[in-house]
Amino acid sequence: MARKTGSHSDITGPRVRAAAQRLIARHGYAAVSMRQIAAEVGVQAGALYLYTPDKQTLLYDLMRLHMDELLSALALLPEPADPREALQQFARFHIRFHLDRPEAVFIAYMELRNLEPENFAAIEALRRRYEDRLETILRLGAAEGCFVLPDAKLATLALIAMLTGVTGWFRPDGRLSGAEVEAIYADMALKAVSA
Amino acid sequence: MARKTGSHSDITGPRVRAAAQRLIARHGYAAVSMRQIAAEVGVQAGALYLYTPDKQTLLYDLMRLHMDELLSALALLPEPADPREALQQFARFHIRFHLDRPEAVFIAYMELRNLEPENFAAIEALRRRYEDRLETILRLGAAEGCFVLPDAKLATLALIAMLTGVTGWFRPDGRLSGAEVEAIYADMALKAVSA
DNA sequence: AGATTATCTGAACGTGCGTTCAGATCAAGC
DNA sequence: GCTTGATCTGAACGCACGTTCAGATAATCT
Repeated sequence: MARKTGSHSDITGPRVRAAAQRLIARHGYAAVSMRQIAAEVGVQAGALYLYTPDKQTLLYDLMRLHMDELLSALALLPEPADPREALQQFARFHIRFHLDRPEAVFIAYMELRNLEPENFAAIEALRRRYEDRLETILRLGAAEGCFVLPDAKLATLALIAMLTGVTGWFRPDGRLSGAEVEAIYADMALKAVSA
Repeated sequence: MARKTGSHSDITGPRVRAAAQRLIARHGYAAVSMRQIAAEVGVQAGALYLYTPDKQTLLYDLMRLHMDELLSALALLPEPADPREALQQFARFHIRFHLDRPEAVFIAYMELRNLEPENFAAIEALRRRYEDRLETILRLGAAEGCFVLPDAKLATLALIAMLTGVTGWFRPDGRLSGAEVEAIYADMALKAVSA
C-alpha cells in the first residue's frame, strides 16, 4: 500500500505545516518528533520529506511565514498623523493579530533559540522591522510632546512585551471578548507612555 | 578511576543544579541532555542520579526553588498603605529580582509546559500567589480611585508580562543600568493603570 | 488501456537519549 | 592500617530520534 486516495501535494503540504504548528506550539520544537507530526497528518514520517528538506526548515518556514504575514498586515495599516492615535491603532492591531493566531505567535516568540544562526538572523531582522514601526511612533510622539519616554527603545520593548503577553492567558470562551481585551490593552499602552 | 579527589555531595549537588540552570536557560529543557549537564559539571552522566531521581525532577526543583525564593523575598517587602507607592515598589522589586536571576526567571516562564501535570500544578499555584499580591494592590487602588482598571486580573497579567519582558533584552553591560531600567519600568507600570 | 509520474509506505541507518548498575576509588572513623 | 560508606566511572539497556530510499500504489496523461 502507498499513495492514499485523493492525496495531493497541495493538500498535504499545508496540512504538514498546520500539524507542525499545532504540535510545536503545544509541546515545543525540541519535544515534537517528525513521527508525531506525521501521525497528526495521517502519514508516515518519511512522507514529510516531500514537503520539507528537514525539521529545522519546517520550523523556519513557519516563523518566516508568520513574520511575512505580520509585516504585510502592518503595511496595510494607515498611518495617522496624531501619535496618540497611531499608538492606539498599533496596539489594537497587535492584539487583534495575535489573538487570531495564538499558535504562530507563540512559536515566533518561544522557538527563536531553536533556529540555526542563519535562520535566527533572518527572523530577528523581520522582528526588528516590526518593532521599528512602534518605535517610530513613540519617537514622533515624544518629539511632539504628547509622550514622555526616558528611552524610546526600552518603551518599545516594554509595550510589545505587554501586548504580546495577552496570548499567554486569553481564551476565546473566557470572561472577556477579544474586542474588550483589545480596547483595554490599547488604553493601557497609551497611558503608559503619555505625559 | 572513580571518586574525584576533594569531591563532596555538598559541592556537586549545587553544581549540578547550576549547570542545569545555565544550559536549560540557553537551549531549553528538551534540547539539553543529561550528558551535557554532566559534562558541564565535569562528571559522567550516571553520577547525576546521586543528586536527582530523574531529569524531570531536576527541572521541577529549579523552578520550585526559584518560586520559593521569589515568594520569600516578596514577603519581606513592606506594604505601603498608598496603592501608588505599593505598585511602584512591587514593580521595582519585580524588575530587580528578575534582573538578578535571568536564567531562573527564563526557565520559570518558558519551561512550564515541560512539567508533568502534578509539578505544573504546584508551580502554577505559587505563581498565582505571586500575581495575587499585585492584583490586590491594583484592586485597592481602584477602590480608592487612584487607579482606573476595567479588569483587575487583566491589568495584573499585562503588567507582569511587561515587567518580565525586561529579561528578554537586558544586558548588564548595555546602554542602561539596572537601576535606570527599574525606575523607567516602575513609572510606566504606574502610569498604565493610573487615572 | 498502457505508460508515466506524483505520492506514500515500511524498513532501515546511525546516533543519542534517560536511566541503571556493578565495580573502582577516595575520605573518614575506629 | 583496616574497614566502611560516600562518590564516581564506564559500560550497557532499550528506545526514540531525524533522515534516507527502494518499492508500491493511485492519479493522470496519451
